[in-house]
Amino acid sequence: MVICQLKGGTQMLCIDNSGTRELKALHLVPQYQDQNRYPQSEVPKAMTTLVGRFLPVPAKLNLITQQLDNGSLPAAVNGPAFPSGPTLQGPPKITVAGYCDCFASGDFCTNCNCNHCCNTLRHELERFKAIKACLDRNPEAFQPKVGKGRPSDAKPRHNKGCNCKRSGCLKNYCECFEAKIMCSSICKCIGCKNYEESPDRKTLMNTLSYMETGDFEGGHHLSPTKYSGPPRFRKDRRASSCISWEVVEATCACLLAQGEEAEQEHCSQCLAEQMILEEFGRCLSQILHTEFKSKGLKIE
DNA sequence: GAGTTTGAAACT
DNA sequence: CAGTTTCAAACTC
Repeated sequence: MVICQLKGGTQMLCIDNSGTRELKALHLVPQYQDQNRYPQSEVPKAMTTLVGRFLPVPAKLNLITQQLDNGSLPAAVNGPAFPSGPTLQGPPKITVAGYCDCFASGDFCTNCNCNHCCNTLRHELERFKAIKACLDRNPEAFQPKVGKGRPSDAKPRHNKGCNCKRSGCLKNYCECFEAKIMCSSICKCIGCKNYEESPDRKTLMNTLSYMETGDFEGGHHLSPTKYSGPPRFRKDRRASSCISWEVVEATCACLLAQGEEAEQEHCSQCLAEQMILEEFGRCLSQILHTEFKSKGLKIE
C-alpha cells in the first residue's frame, strides 16, 4: 500500500499498489495527521502510482483536479514547475498533450525521445494541469479507443469511429484497421474497404495470412500489432527468372482461398470462376507492380 | 535515413 | 460544428 498526502496532513489517499484500478479509500489516517511523521519521500512515488495507474478512471481524477483548483496540493507536488529550466527561455514546451502516446495511455514517459518532455515526475503539476485540461475537453480522453461497443455487439469496435479519407481503412493509419477490427456505423470514413464483405480486405488478409506462414519477405518480420505495410512480394532470388516460385505459390494460395470462400458461400460455378479470375487479376496486378518497381520502372 | 502521407487531436 | 493547424506514426523511396 502506498499512501499519498493530499490535504496538508489531514487527509490521506490510500492507494493499492497491487495493480488494481480501484482507489481503496479516501479517509483520515490518524498516524499521519502530523506532517512531520508523514513519509514525504513517498509522495512522488505515490503520485506516480496514482496518475500512472488510475488515470484512466476520470471520475477518480476529480480528486486531483479539485486539489489543483483550490491550490491545496502538497508542497512536495506543488513545487516549482520547472526546477531545471535555466537553459530555456521561459517554461519548456509542454509535451504532455494528446499527441503523446505515453500520456494518452496514462503513463509517464520513460526512455522516449521527446524534447523538453513534461510527462515526467519532475513536472507533476504541469502534467496534472494537462490531464485536467484533457478531461475538461473530453471526459473520455483516457478511455481505451477500442471497447466492446454496445452490449448487443458481439465484436469489439472503435469507441469514436475513424475518419479516414484516403487510406480506404486498409492501412495502419486507420485506428480501426490498426486495432484489427472492422469499421462500424459510427465511423465517418470515406471510401471504406474495412468491412466484412470487402473484397479488397479479403485479398489483403489472404495475402497477409500467407505471408505469416509462407515464404515471403517480411513475413517473419511481422509483429502481433504491426505489419510491414501493404503486401510486398519477395524480390526474385534468381535474377534470370521473371516470376519466382514463391510468387507462383502465393498466387495459387490466394486463388485457392478465393475458391474456398466461394464454395463456403455456395456461389454458383460461374460466380466462383468470376471471383477467382478477379482475384487472379489482382494478383497479376500486384506482381506486375512489384516487378516494375524492382526494376525502377513506372507503371503508366 | 530522409521525405511524404495520413489521420487523430488540438485549436480557432 | 466545421475548417484549419499541429503532431507523430505510417509509409515510401
